[in-house]
Amino acid sequence: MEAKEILKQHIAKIASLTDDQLAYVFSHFKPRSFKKGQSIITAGDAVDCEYFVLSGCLKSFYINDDLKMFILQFAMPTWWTSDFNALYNHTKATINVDCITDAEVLCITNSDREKLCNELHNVEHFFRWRTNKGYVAAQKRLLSFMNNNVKYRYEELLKLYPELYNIVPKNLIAAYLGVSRETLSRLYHA
Amino acid sequence: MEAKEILKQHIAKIASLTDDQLAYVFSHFKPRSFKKGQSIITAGDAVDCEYFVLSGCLKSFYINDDLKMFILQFAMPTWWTSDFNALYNHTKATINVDCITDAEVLCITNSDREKLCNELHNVEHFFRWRTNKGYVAAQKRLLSFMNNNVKYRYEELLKLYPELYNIVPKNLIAAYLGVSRETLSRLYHA
DNA sequence: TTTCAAATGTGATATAGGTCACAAAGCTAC
DNA sequence: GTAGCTTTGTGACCTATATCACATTTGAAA
Repeated sequence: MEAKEILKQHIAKIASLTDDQLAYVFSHFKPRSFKKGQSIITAGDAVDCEYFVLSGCLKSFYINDDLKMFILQFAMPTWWTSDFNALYNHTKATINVDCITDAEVLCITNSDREKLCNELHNVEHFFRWRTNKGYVAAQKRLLSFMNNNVKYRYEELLKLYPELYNIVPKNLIAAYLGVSRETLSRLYHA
Repeated sequence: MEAKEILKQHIAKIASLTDDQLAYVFSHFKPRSFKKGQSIITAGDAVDCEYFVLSGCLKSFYINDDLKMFILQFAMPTWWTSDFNALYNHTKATINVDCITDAEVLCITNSDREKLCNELHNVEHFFRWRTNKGYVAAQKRLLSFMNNNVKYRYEELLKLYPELYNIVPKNLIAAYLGVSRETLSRLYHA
């Protein structure tokens, strides 16, 4: 499917835009392709875009002082990702985003998003909905973190996103669950 | 300060409303007073409102099968709280909200919020901003959970919200940090 | 002022998960 | 096909935190 069509169907679930409006909105997005392993956002850099995934799989992650990686989010097709904190607050990135597989995305700058939200009430409605969904998901994950053990969280993740099992290596799954790869491996093997 | 004035100043930071618009928006909120210990939302009930805190301190929390409590959020003046998952998705509450101190709040129903967002672009802008802030905060907390030990998280919490130290008992702080009250106590004592 | 419940401190013990070290598979690129 | 990464498995040991039990302190209500 074409990029414009994917974005259209994604937005149409929430906000109804005319074809003209959609064309206008779409004109603010810039398509980009990345290879597996390529970096999209690097901690320390300025962040001016967010990314809508058309194909492939990205990860957003934090690297701590001991160089340990924590994965905030896997981004599959029709998901949005960025360092939202840096993007909204105009600070340097503390989060990295890179490609687990080859990927195609649509980028939109923070200021273009704000412009569109301001010009088109519908678009603001869409973005409010999108962030709501993210907020509720983040709260759920936080609760699961406090309440459930690793095995439960692993199975919960795979039930929710079975496609990750084939695409994402286990060390990255472990970094998402917040445990060592050894512990994850031992859940089913040792 | 008067309820209307508190809400006005809170919204005005983000979206400019005329006095007429503000009066209209305010007319959809219903003031309520609660006593310390009173329950506002109980797991299992239907949820139709969200709450803007005028005074006092609330907590939103989850109780698991072993009756262990996990606190999602403390809500201080000018904070918003509810079971947002249940509210947006029209499902029964899984989260409880109750009063740590006597409290005054403004309630707005989900449908009135959606109506106002639809009628006034500005109001939709405000609520998008609010949820953005919550989303970014939730992601930060998640990261801190994965990356930092209890002591660090405790000090981070008190640095961010020093007023909690005097208002909120340590067993509730522990339930927010996701550790046992004994562990929290031992951080500085045993 | 007394009384009772809530909040806090602390010892002993158990356990989930971390860390380090090394080995074995699996992929990828030439 | 083979050299060299990346990913995965696993043993041995360590540590943070949980859990249970009980004592002490604090604070609010009568």
